[in-house]
Order: sequence, then C-alpha cells, then structure tokens
Amino acid sequence: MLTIGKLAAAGGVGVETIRFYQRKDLLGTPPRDGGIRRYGDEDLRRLRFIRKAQQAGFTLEEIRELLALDSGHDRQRAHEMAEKRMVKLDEQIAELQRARQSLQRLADQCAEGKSGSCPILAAFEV
Amino acid sequence: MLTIGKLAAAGGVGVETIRFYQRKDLLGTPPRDGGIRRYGDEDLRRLRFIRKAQQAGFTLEEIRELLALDSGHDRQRAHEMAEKRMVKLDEQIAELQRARQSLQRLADQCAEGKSGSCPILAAFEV
DNA sequence: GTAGGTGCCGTACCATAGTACGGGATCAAG
DNA sequence: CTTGATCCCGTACTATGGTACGGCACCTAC
Repeated sequence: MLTIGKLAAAGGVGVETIRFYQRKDLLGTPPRDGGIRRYGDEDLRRLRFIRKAQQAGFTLEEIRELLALDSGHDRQRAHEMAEKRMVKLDEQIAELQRARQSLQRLADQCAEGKSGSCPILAAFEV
Repeated sequence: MLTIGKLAAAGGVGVETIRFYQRKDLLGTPPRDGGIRRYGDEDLRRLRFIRKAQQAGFTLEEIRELLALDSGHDRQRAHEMAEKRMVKLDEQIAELQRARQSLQRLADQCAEGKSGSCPILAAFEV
C-alpha cells in the first residue's frame, strides 16, 4: 500500500499532480488509514495509463472517458475513440511535416546569402 | 490604410487578437489618424507571417524574436532557430508516430473480441 | 443631427495541465 | 519526546494563446 508520495514517485509525477487527477476524477480517492490515503497497484496502473494516453494525444477529459469505459462494456465506443484520435494524429503529423518543409525553406534562404538580414518574412510568404 | 477591423479580417483573426499581438510586441502600434490606428501592408505581412510561423510550431515568443531578426543582420541566428525548431518538429513527429502505434494496438484489441469490455488499461501496458 | 457600427482602453475571464503555498495534523527515527 | 519529513485541505498562481466586457469616443450614412 502506497502513500501519495510513493505513488507519485512510482508514476514519475509530483504529489500535486495526483491530487489534481483526483479532482478531475481520473483517479479515485482511496480508503484512508488514519486520514492518510493508501493506494494500491490498480491506482498505479491507472496513473501509468494516464501518462501513456497523454502521450497518445488524448486530453485528460478523453482519458477520463476511456477509464470509465474500461470497466464498462462499451467496446465499440473505445474503438471509436481510438480511431478518431488516430485520424487526428495523422492530421497533426501531416501538419508538422508541412511545417518542417516551410522551415527548411527558411533555413535554406538564410544559408544562401553570406551577409545582411535573412528575408524571414518573405520565407513564409505564399 | 486599414483600420484594426479590416486588418483583422484580412489576416483571418479577430480584432482582439491584433491588440493581443500588439501587447506582446509582435505587431507595432501604428500611427494614429485622429486617435484611430492605421495599418499598412507591412502590418498585414507581419500578421500573416505570425500565423504561418505558428503553424510551423514556433511560439509567439520565438516569433517575436524572428521578427526582430528580420530587420537586423543576424542571419546566423535565424538559421539556428529554424534548425532548432526542425529538430523539435522531428521529435514531435516521431512521438506522434509512436502514439499512433499504441493506439493501433488499442484499436486492434478492442476490435478482436465481440463483447465485454475492451482491456483499455492493458492495451497501453509495457 | 442622430443612430449604429467601429475604435480605444484597461481589466477580467476561458481552457489546459499542472504547480505552489499556507497552515495544520500525523508519522517515523533518533 | 522532539524534530523533520510527509500528509491533509483549500486556494491561488503559472504559462500559453487568446476572448470578452464595460464605458467612452468617434465616424459614417441616412
């Protein structure tokens, strides 16, 4: 049984973050042992899931829903959310790749001349 | 010569956004004509640049610096900033691609079984 | 010449995802 | 049994990128 500090350390977050997630209903408030909250493995798994899901681009709000689905039976909905998020990720990836192209152009134009100012505004025109 | 409203419309942003950019020193406060600010083509070009640079992943703070460089002679620094941002973009792209993989796994696991709950927490384990 | 639409200004508020702080209670070690 | 770390709770503050509001001036068209 972990205290909030141990849980936070195990999950690689700060104590305040745990309390924040509890306020947001991402983590439940566990049973108390003389006023002190005691956490189990389940809580640690949830915490780790939250971090992974964030890395997958879900907002905390969406993660809250995913966690609720996990114990329910709405397999369909979970699949749907994953698909939807993948579409968004693909869009984001494409956008970043476009951004990279623009930047490459900016860098190239800066490298070309030897002195004077680089036409930064012009580099992003069109 | 444009009023703030026309400039905003031409740049595809709201009036408040222009004023916000002025407070952040991304746009200058132009000469007044009887108390009313009048904007020229240069302002519109800067405004459009800001939006493009945002799409390229720069923060407003970085854009402020880029704009300052444009009229200066620090070609080196501009090139450096572009390179640095490209590295960051590459990292972001890689991260999103990893996220997509995780999600694909989640979606696959949800699709596999016919009923019951999808092991969402388990899908992100390891 | 007056009504409605803009403009000006400062300040406050929004969402997101935390982070910090003050004051008290409690726990573990020496 | 005292000291220091940790916990509790509520509230406030941070950064980022805006968005909204209230009150007043001004400008344009009818």
